Amino acid sequence: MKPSIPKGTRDFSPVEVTRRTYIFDTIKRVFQKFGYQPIETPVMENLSTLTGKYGEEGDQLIFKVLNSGDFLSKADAKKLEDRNSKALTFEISEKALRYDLTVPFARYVVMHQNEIAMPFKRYQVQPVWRADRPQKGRYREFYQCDADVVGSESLLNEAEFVCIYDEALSNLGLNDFTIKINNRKILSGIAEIIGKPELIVDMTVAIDKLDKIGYDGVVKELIERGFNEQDVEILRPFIELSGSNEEKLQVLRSSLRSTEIGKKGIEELETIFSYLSAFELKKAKVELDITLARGLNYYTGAIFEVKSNEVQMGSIGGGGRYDDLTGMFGLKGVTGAGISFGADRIYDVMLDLNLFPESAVISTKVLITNFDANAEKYALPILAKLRAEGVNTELYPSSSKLQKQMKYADAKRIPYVILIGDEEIQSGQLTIKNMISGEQEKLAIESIIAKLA
RNA sequence: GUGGUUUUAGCUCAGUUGGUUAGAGCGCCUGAUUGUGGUUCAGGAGGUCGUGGGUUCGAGCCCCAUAUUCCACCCCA
Repeated sequence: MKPSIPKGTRDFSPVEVTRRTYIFDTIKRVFQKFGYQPIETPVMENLSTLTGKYGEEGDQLIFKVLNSGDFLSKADAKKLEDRNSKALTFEISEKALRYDLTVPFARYVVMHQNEIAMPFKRYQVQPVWRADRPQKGRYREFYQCDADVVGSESLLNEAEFVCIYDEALSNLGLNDFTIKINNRKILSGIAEIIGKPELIVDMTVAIDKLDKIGYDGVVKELIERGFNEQDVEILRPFIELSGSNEEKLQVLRSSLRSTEIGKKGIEELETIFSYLSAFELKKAKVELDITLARGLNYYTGAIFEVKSNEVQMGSIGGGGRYDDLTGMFGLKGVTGAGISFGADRIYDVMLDLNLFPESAVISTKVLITNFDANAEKYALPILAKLRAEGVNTELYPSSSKLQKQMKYADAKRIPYVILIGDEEIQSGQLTIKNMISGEQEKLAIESIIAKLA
């Protein structure tokens, strides 16, 4: 049979794993610097834990795991007879692959509430799965790098998220990216002013597309979603909001002064910006964007999204505050806020921009050639010595033709080759070749160690 | 889930209105060079043309189904 892998999944070869590890490590280091601690959760959750958390569309994108054993005989005969897949799902599947890291984290917090100290700051870097149709930058298996804090209302957390994005992405070499920030309460305030608070989701979905379909497109969609011409006129200044963050806030302050929730949202944003003024950002641009509405419906306060300005790509990160995430698991009144990095998309962006350091792909530093059984025996203690000094070293495992061994070193981009033949064994002076310059010299093992370690 | 697109050697791709034995570049292997890779030269191997059906005297090319790639929606990292 011809081997293949499921749609939307990928193999990662050594170079890619090295690069991905570099991304993960860079992000993790920043999380740790801000006081976040790692946890891990199972790849599978109970299906009931996940359903209903991501909306109806989200539920469809959850990969369900078939029950073990003779699951069909235990299933409801009527539902089976009706061939009703939706109704049958819960009869034959009680586990599912995790869809994101936030809901499993909420579950974790509730289950471990007695062991964790609030505020609890955790980070988590693990794969998630979505039964989506793959495209560029969209996979069915991909990694999320999440940092969330629960049990702290302080907007300092939000400000620090901006710093985390800035530091991590700057460290990865991105030069031009924008952290967009908005507040769900402002969107609620706008919906309130229009007098259609129940249509807030339709409103946000429509204005979120401003970038893509333009103002006229947004208006068309708003009308389709139940707004009239008057509503659109009220909305217009919000959608066309421009200028600096301070200028935008000023406009919002006056137009939202009649709504309590809107005012609260502005206040929160002001606090975040005020915190941010105490920090110096490296490369990030921070932009108040009223059209930013993406993300899950459970956001209640700040909303974040990060986009690269150098490469055409979907968002490379997102997050926000959710006031009652653990409520659905029975723990009320615990507020949370978090952000996520899309490592796979960051990888694609960095590849496009050629940002991976060359050193990230070197694995072996020196190869010892294998002339014959005698030379191999002579090389073993040298091999051990180099490794003891922390030098990544390998001995070619068989006495193949030297040409083959050199080719191997070249293909693996090993920068040094040590040649040991009868001559070297007699003199104790080993030949070391620099594969980049092509130069070679004879050195005692101590000098070689000094050179490589 | 809707609409379109891609698939030919290990990789990137040619392949004419359906017509003899399906090609190129790169890579790989062997030798020139039994102690030297990356350069050069000579030679060589490698293909059920994504898969399964169908039309035809004849299919890489036409038709149907299916998988896969990428793209636009929907939604999202």
